[in-house]
Amino acid sequence: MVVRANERYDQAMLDLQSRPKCSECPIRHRAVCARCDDDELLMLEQIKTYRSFKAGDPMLWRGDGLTYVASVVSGVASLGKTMEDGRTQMVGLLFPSDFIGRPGRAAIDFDVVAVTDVTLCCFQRKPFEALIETTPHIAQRLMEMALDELDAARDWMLLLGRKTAREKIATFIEMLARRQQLANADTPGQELVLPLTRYEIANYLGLTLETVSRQLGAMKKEGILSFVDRRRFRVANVEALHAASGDDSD
Amino acid sequence: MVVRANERYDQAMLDLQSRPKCSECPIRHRAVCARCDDDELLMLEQIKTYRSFKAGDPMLWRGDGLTYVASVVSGVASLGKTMEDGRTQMVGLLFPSDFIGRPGRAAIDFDVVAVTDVTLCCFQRKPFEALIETTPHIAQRLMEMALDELDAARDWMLLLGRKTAREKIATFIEMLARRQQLANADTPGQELVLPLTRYEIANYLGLTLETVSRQLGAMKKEGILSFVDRRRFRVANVEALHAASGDDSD
DNA sequence: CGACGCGTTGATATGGCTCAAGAGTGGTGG
DNA sequence: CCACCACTCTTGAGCCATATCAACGCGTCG
Repeated sequence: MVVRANERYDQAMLDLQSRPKCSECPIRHRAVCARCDDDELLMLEQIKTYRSFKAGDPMLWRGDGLTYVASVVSGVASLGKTMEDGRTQMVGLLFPSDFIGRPGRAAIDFDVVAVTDVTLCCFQRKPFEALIETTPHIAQRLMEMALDELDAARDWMLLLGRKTAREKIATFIEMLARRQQLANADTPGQELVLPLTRYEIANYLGLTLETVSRQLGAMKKEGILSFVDRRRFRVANVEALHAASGDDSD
Repeated sequence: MVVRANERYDQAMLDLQSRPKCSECPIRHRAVCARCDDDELLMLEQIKTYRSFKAGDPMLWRGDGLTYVASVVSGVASLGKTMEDGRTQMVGLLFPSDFIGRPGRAAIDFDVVAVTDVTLCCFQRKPFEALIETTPHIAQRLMEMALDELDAARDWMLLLGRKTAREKIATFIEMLARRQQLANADTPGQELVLPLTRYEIANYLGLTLETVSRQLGAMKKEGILSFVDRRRFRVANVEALHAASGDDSD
């Protein structure tokens, strides 16, 4: 059952490694490089390589040595923890511009899996860490991103510990809408996509897939969400969705 | 019901602000200053002030301006989130050496409350941030501590989302034992203290106080824990406790 | 066409919550 | 020193939201 990450990893290594210009990168102003000036960007450009993964591919396995750190350029990846008896909990979702890997840490304590097809902008860890030393813009941005993740993790703790199934779903949809509208910064009220299966959503929310299915069904029936197909939908009633999330009204 | 933090804050301001030597500080080698050399320590010593809070005192309120950042010198503090209808979830526990406040962030998104009597080593935020710029040892340590917190938050997400009441309690006791033995680094198998009430434990674990009480009672009956009084206890069977935690055996 | 992955829906079980009563414990004031 | 009160904790009984178990539908792909 346990497929070692390395098989896929090696395969990915063989991909043609094109190297687009950083200045034209879609995540240029949100990723770890956000604050870099042109000179610094050039330094990064020299040590970066692109790498892609198919939906479902394991990207990094718990305890694996981290030879690379990376930014998600496109696609969605999950951070997941598994217990001995097979219970699993997703502890993070990575969208474009999010960062994988930790300076000064050789390993991670969870699995990283490609949820959709994913493209990464990878930096070899050693040169990247060296670059941090001399580039405060990157160190600052890394710190900021770590703190953002910490805030997000704590919001999720509230969700996991205290919210009802319905509130969890509503909060999840709102989060999703926020992240997807960030990517294509215009057109509000647009069509959204669930990048995760019912099982994965359940996994993220501390529920079962049946409960997720029922709650989504209920919100559809109530006219809060309208589904185009199983994955694509629109938020038909933004206020009702927010009211159902249990979050502050402000 | 909502007591503004500032009342207590002002009161604390009036406390005599003794300023012990950093070199003799009990958290010298674990706190944000862990990597500082003697010169750097001296810099910190000049901008630090001590401040104490009584058990139950609010220390910082969600959204409050952060004029100070601080290390916990003694005592235990909690980070808590509250929903509109009053449901609450603790999202972190601060033990001696833990850090409060974020460089580059003017506010926090949760409440900080003294669980026991607490002494803080406070640094005014502006001078502290200036010091970070010139002192990589502090910046590095801050990053490391933020990443440790992130790891802890993710472990807690697994606990909140997937563990049973019994596993939650067992995991909590193990965490507590680890942190308390760190503080007095010798004598294993010693007497431990629950710094939190049943209600607060429940709050941390995403349970109700009744469930906490029942589970602790069960573990007592099974001979895993032996209680001296309601707060003080000993782990009578370390293996059984760990087996009950649901964590990996390694 | 069959099989498989994914999702829906229904029936039933159950862990932990809710509500309620009462027992320790510690502090306070007469 | 005792009586009383407030607070914390324990214990019991019943209930409910969500899990679990099970059957089936619908697309897609070989």
